[in-house]
Amino acid sequence: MISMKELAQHCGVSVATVSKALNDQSDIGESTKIRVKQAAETLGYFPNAAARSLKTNRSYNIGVLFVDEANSGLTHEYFAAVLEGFKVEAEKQGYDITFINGQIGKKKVSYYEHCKYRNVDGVVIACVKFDNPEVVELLNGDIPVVTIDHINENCSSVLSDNVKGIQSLMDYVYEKGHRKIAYIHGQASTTVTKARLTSFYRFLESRELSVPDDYVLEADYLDVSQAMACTSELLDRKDPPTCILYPDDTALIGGLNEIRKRNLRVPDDISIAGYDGSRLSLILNPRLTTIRQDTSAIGMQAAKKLISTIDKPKTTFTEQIIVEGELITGESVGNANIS
Amino acid sequence: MISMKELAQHCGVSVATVSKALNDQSDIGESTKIRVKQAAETLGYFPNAAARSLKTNRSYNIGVLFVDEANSGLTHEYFAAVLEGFKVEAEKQGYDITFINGQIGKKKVSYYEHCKYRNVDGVVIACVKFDNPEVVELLNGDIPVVTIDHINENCSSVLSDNVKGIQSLMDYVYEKGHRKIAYIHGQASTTVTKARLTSFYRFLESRELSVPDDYVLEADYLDVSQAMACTSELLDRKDPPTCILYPDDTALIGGLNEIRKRNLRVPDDISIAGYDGSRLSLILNPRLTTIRQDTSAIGMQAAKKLISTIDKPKTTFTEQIIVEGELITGESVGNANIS
DNA sequence: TTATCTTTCTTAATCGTTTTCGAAAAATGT
DNA sequence: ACATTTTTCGAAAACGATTAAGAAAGATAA
Repeated sequence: MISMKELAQHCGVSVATVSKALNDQSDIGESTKIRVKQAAETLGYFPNAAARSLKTNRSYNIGVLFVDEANSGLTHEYFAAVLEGFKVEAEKQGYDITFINGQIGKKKVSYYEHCKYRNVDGVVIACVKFDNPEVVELLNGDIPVVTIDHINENCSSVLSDNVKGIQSLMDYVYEKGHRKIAYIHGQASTTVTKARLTSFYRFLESRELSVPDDYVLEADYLDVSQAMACTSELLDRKDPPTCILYPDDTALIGGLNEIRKRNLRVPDDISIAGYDGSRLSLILNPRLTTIRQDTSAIGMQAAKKLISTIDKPKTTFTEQIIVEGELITGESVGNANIS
Repeated sequence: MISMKELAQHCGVSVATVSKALNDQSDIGESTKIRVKQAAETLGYFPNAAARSLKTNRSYNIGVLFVDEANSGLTHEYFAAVLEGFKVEAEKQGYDITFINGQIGKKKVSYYEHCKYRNVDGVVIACVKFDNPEVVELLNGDIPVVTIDHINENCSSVLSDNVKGIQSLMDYVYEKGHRKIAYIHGQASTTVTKARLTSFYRFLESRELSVPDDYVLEADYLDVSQAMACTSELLDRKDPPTCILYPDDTALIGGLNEIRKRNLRVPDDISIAGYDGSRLSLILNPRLTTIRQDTSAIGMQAAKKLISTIDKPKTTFTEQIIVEGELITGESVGNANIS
């Protein structure tokens, strides 16, 4: 509420002196420094973000962009968890977080323009359709960017280790004796799905295993009914799989429902595994076999990387940071019957 | 990127004229107005939020404060959903959203100070411990505030209709023949719990029903293991209830697990109902009986109210806006056996 | 003593807007 | 033709900070 001017008057010095004293510049005497600082403390002075941002072109504000096809926004459990991790770390380092959108007032603008308008120091982009031209504009712009779960040449990214995730899941399932493993995967266009599929096939190859082509199906992430349909399709085969992997824990529920509808038991009659390690998977009984993605670490790493490229854009190099997940063995994958 | 100055030069008018033209002030000729506006369009001009905020004390930025005891933040499904609704409406009206926290740079400040620092036009407060002195400071400050699920004298609030929610749930359960109804409720200190408990007892009274004191237990919201323990306690009674109400859908899962551990079936042997209408409740089989809280409407109403008190603080009166939920009948409540 | 260097502080410009007030030009009235 | 009103625009101050450049005072060196 009190400005530098008033603070300066109170201390009997100029505004410039106050500014420099508070910012610990070298050309201010030690005694006046503490005098000013104490006065600031007692008078409850704190700076005005707008004025500071205007003058310095630094807002200590980070933009968050999230646009998925389903427009789920913050109700997207994975994204919300990553964002929470991001938020915690960013705030610890003195940055605030603002959502980026496509408007200034009532006027439609691009994401990039919105960022410029708010003068954010950097942007974290997650889960969007990365081929969106507005997102591309932002990626190629002059604002520091970190992407999540998507690789881009011009900026750093933080990726959940989907390769290792699928691998350890397959390892586990294989160890349990399963050979007829079906994989219902999410949208093939995403970086995430590509990594998982590659890992899936690589594993099969390494064990000199092969599954019928029609064991690999596509169902949108988080879509219960599609997962249900795919499951139905798989169970109707002459030679059904003994284990089904799902795009995520939510989709798995769709499968589970279809399985129960047929009076089959999990894991006795068929084994299933999810992905994400969502809250759901942790509380349900039987515990789901899944890969817990370390969302808070992903968010934290993204914040650290973004802030370091903001702070020292020269010395910070772009890189891909891989964050490992963790196999939750659960109880939804049983021993395969030798059939 | 291009400033008003450059735009002014390009149009051959003064900066003042440009500003007034873009803001549609009355003392600018119609012809120059369109000339300026067109130039702004073609040159890709857009304003600088910091400068505008500095000059006008209006940031078109709204602060969001959320602090719960568990520090769940955005991973709190209910809050995240409400916030999403809030965000959508606020952005539609040209406002951006920034999270409020307790720091400016590396220095600890109060929430109120942080709001002043960022010059937010208003704040929405949700799910926090409202007796927190810093929250009280914010509530009593000069910044427009809307609270969610908590009544405060000085500001408007948006409340999920917990009274009607419990009532329709009880109605339904009662209709199904249940008389021995236990209620595991959340923290008794919260506005939400108080409303629900009141409604619960009022219902019993209206039907001249009474339940043993020990049918009413407390377990923290979202806490699976506490719910499990309470359920166990209830089932161990000589005269166990035929139906148990839980604080929320997640807690219900705890109960469900305990029930299944005892080889009891839902709803044949015992009926259960949750609260929230979380995603979980919608996809699980059997479908949970629950009250779906209209999170997006709650968020939307909060945004509308907050923005209208920002826009016209004089004419807008403080009020409590009640948002009704919806009974999801599901399949987890069955007909009570006449015993 | 005088010149030079340090230390410490101030003056003033600046960031990009908005807004008050005054001035010029155009329109109107007589 | 002159006075008056209306319309349209510009000059300049202001918002609250940062920072380059310069000035004053004290310290150091010759």
